[in-house]
Amino acid sequence: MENCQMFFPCSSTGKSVYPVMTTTDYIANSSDHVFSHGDQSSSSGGFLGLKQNSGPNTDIVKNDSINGAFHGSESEEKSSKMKGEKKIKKPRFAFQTRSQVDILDDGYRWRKYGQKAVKDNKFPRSYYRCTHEGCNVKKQVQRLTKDEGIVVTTYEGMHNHRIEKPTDNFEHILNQLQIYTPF
DNA sequence: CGGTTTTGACCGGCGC
DNA sequence: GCGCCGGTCAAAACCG
Repeated sequence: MENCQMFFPCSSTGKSVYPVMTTTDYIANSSDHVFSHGDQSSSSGGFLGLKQNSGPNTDIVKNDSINGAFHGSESEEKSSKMKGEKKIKKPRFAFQTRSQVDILDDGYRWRKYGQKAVKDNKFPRSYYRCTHEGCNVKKQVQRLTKDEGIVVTTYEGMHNHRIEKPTDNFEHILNQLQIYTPF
């Protein structure tokens, strides 16, 4: 599996979200059921201070691998039902982004398959799935009640394909970053 | 006309 | 066992 830079939300909706990311506090963690203990409501910023490092993206990747929950994921069977052996919890990681828009276009194509209201949160949570064939990556987007300027995006799984949208995504920007960053 | 969104139903896990 | 809660399905509506 290649490293997939789905970590980076950016909006192609014409809104200026880019500066936000650079300045704001996005939080990355590979969350699991276990890890979600604090829950978004109370643990705002209760995460590890991983963002203190200068490299914006590498932190996320590192953090992710640290948790070791990362294994390629898929090996999904598209059988109608997943049998009980599907206990393995997939690696998930979330980050917050300060943005006015809910739709954070990261360059992949997503199809919305659900929306639910969650407790302690007056905003609904939206569920998306990657439309690429064989790619079972899911993500959910949720806005915080506490601060409605914060959008929490949670990714689950890894993409087994390249970003589809060549323009206006963060991939090449990331590459640039990695190229130009001495570290 | 095909892909996506919407939205209520359905289902499984968990706590009481 | 039951009800709450979070996640998914699926049919119809919607939109280019």
